[in-house]
Amino acid sequence: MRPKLTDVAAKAGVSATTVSRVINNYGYLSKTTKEKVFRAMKDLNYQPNSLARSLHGKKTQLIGVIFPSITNPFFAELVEQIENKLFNRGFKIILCNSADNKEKERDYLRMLIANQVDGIIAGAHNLGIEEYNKVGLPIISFDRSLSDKIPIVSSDNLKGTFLATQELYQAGSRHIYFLGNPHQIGNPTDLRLQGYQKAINELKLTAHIHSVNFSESPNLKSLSIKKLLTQHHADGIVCTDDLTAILVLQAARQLKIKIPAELKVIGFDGTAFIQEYHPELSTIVQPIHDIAALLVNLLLKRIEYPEQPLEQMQYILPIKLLRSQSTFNLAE
Amino acid sequence: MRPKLTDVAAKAGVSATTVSRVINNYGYLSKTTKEKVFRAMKDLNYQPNSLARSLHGKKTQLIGVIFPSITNPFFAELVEQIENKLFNRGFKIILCNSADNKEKERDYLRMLIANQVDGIIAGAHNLGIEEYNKVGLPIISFDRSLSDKIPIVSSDNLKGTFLATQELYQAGSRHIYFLGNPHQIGNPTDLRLQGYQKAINELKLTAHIHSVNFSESPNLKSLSIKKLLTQHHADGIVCTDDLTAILVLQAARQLKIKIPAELKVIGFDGTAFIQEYHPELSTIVQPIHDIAALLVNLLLKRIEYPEQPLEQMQYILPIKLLRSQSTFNLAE
DNA sequence: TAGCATATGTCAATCGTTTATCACAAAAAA
DNA sequence: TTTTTTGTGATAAACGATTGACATATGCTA
Repeated sequence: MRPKLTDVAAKAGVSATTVSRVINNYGYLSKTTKEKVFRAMKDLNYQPNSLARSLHGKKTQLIGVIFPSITNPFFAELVEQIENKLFNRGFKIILCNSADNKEKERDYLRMLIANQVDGIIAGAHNLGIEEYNKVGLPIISFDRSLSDKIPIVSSDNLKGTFLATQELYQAGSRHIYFLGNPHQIGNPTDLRLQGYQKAINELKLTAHIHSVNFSESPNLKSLSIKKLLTQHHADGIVCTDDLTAILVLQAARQLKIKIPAELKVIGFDGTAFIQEYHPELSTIVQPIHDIAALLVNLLLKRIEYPEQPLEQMQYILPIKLLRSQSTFNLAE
Repeated sequence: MRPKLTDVAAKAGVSATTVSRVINNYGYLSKTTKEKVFRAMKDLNYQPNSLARSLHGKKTQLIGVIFPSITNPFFAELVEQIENKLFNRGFKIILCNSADNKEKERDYLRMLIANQVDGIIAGAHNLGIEEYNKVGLPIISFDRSLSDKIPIVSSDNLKGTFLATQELYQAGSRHIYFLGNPHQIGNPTDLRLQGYQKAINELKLTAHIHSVNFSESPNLKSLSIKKLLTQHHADGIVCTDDLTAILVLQAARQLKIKIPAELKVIGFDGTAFIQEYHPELSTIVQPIHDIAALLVNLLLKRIEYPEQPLEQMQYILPIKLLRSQSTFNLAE
């Protein structure tokens, strides 16, 4: 059996109260008793039972982190950053992959409440507003509007695709397509589409919107992309995310379409992974570190000072254009 | 304040004991009271406080999952599978990224114990055996030997690189290099190196081992790879992992080295990600689903029947060769 | 009608820790 | 010397749920 507080007390030859005082560092304590207690704790390899502590009202130091999947490099990097920053502040995360599954998300929400997590960072939303309002815990959302009471952090999606579209134009494209998943209100994809449309309007071009279902297998996506490349005469493609852009580059290579001469492609996300393993891709870089830092800071502020309202309900972080060979030919 | 058991009891007009009986489903219960209680629970949006339950001796249904990073697609997919399978069995995971950091891993281990997790799945090891032995919890390890008391699940690393090397040979390579990180005992990389050496010996070739430090930035890795490609006359490269292989393909493209005609490359891991976004790469596929299933099954068995010893301490799962254009030219 | 299964309630102990209160010393400051 | 500060202990009540012991009441059956 794991040692408990009273075992430490016995070993150190002091009272349980004193041990607790040492652990929580309050009241008057002499150096010698402190040392005795620490020694006993170390000798017994004692860890205070955090269940018991939390039950008494202390925080659990647990944060629920809900994202659709960590298989997508963007989410993987974001979650990793969040984990890191929370760890440095003494928190652990319960990872919840919602897998775009309503039931699973609901179950996880229930479990998180049952486990008395101190707060939630959510980057998925399949549930209705009411369910999130009922939670009664500090929540910060990434890129999704869950309810009007939950602050949202996101990148400047609108400006992102706006810049992306402009970039293609400046590089010479005139038949610029938008490649994303089907329309979905409240989803960031929506803003990305709007950014594209805004740029297209300003440039006085015509919009071409091509939908690929995100949940489809990459094979099917590739098929759809090849159809686009062969049946339409696009010379520029704005993709909602880098992975889709990679598929476009792949398809172009197979179809012997020259990049960027005949077709310019730009992605969205700009993860470290893409920058390292696909440096040829131009993309809109989301500030993953800043996003993670802001999510964590806001959440912890909410946890520490629940009364104090946040200054804003929406935080839009700046994006950056990363120009590379898929839109810009070094040789030219 | 969150409603508690007594609130439910009051609302349902029954005693606290009865509510507990309903929740834990024991003793005699009439249909009507059950319904009354369920209704009250739903009305109040009640969730039993799992801290209190666990404190009483129930399991926490929490599993610690320790991996170096989820930024690597292989770990991301493995963790996602583990999460999935555990979720289906009613468990949640605390995600611990050790970041190859001794202190962090130690801290996490402490925290996991303090949080009374029911068990641990570990795919990282920076700590000494004693520290893992002291944990006193069911642990299953992926691909690392933590202590002689902790069962290990891994792929057949030896056979993997053995097959990989043979594949290159059969495809025509005679100057086959091994590209991996520096020697590290107990690490799976070690077995992968051995598999290569075994094949090289059997084929009566000479071994060429090229080390790239894993922790190095991809840029530096690329530099080192380009040096290898220009200063040595390799016509085949066995890489310890797919990401390294991708860098090799990238470097080859830049150096105008024709793949597979002049250089054949094979990777290791074979994640869904690589298969989808780099289908040109030949690789050794680890059975991620099976690994996850086995890790979870073994762990849960340990948790449910702590007395019953496991039949084996080491489980080696079969790998598969996935042949693609980086070793095999369709046109030929 | 005794005996039993069914259905519910009361009461209290327990899990491991926190924390407030009271008590008592010894040491330091007035 | 008196007062205050410092250091420690004993005791008990929480935190929220579980569970065993025991009481009680109904209906059913042998």
